[in-house]
Amino acid sequence: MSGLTARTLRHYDEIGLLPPARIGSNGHRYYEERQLLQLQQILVLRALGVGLTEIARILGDQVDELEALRDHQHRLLAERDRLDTLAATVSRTIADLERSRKDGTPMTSINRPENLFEGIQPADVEESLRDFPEHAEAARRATAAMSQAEIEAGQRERTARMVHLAELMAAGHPADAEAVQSHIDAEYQALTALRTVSVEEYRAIARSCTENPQWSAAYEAIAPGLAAYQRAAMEAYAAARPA
Amino acid sequence: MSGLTARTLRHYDEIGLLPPARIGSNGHRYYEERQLLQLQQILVLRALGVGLTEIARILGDQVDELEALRDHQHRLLAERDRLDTLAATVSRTIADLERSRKDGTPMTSINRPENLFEGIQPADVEESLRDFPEHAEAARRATAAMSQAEIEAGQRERTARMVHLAELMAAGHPADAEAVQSHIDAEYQALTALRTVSVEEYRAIARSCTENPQWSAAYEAIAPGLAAYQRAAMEAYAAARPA
DNA sequence: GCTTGTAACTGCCGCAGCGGCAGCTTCTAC
DNA sequence: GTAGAAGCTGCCGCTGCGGCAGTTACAAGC
Repeated sequence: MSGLTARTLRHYDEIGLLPPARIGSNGHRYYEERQLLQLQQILVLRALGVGLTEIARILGDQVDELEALRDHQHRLLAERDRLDTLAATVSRTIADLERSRKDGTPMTSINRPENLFEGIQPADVEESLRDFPEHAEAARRATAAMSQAEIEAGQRERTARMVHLAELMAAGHPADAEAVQSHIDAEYQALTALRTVSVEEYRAIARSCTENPQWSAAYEAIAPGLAAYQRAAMEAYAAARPA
Repeated sequence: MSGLTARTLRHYDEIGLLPPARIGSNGHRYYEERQLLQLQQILVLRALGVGLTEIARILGDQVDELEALRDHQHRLLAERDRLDTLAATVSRTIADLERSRKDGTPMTSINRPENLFEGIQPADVEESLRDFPEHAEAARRATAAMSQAEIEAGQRERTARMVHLAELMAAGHPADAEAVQSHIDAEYQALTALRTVSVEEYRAIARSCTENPQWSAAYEAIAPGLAAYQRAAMEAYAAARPA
């Protein structure tokens, strides 16, 4: 009658959502009017996308249906918004791919992850910084004082800066262009805020951009050639600043 | 480095999405730069919501990434729209519940399933019509000539008519009100189009609305009291028509 | 060389909501 | 009496891993 398969009804019995009125000595499940009515309620809630466990809560424990529905709607809207922004991101990615394909600039596409370093823990960073022990120490002390949220914010900021540099590169600016150099200067200021850096050290860091596979991979994940671009920009910066 | 757990990497190996560069004699998985780069691609696609099997197809079989992304976007938008209409439906349901709660008309809520009879096959209908053998036969012959789509359209129409009657009831019209009687008249015309019906038979059908548990359940699923309302309306119709 | 702590491994259960199958029993109809 | 339909139990499958148990391997300190 309800259009549900027997398998589904058995499932609803298994999870206790809709036990039959009685079970014959032959094991057959017999349903009566009361179950039909409850099933209709179940179907309505299910059609609204409410989960079966939630439906069981509402029908069983007499949880307030209205409140449950409002909760459910919030989840629906949140999920819809998530898909919406996701679709927008996909749309931009498609546009980027199309443009780069048409321009013949085959691979200037820029990936825009929210947080490239998501999940990379300070310990991993130290690992990557082993070529620069003093900086590793300074970085460790700095992160130790930060909350998890602050750390993540910093990671997102670094990712965003890398994306910004990729945009400058995609726009065709040479590594020693004014816009690029001011970007690098901001990075340099942030770096020296942690600890003073000699020119020699700075050049070594620049080389690491392409030579340290982990750093390089991170840059290349944003845009192909970005690691070399960052290195060139840093070297240009170092050359222009005898200090 | 990537922030993925070891468990996840093992999973990706299991499903063949990202096999390690080599597996040592000790069973350990070793990854190299190439895998890191591929992993970055995987993460980007995953962040876009592409499924793992789809990602494997794109990276493995060199399926056109652009086309795959467009497909994926269609799915995203379709899902978003589905959630959107779902949220709107939930919103209406919430409003209905709130109104009926405020008015003190405690349970005049009307369920509006798209097709209450979805999945009910003609055989089931015959079952319900066993009290009226000639009509069962007539109904069988009529449905035998119809396509599946026509049958479903008819079911949706009947559901819609029941919802309409529920609205008349909720609006407070007595069973013998003009609007209700003209609704019943339309039903009567549709019924007699199949086969002539005596007044006796018609009264018997009216009684079935509340006495046949299956019919009753269907009415009650739309709105409480609807079965009795339909019966009363039909009896009033029969009384007003001595023919 | 031995121990200890850490980390890697395999393999299984769990999640939502059933679909689908195998293999068995029961009902219904001729 | 018998055939066919329909009911039953129980297990695997899907997605994308998380979590646990039990085992082995490696790095570091004594």
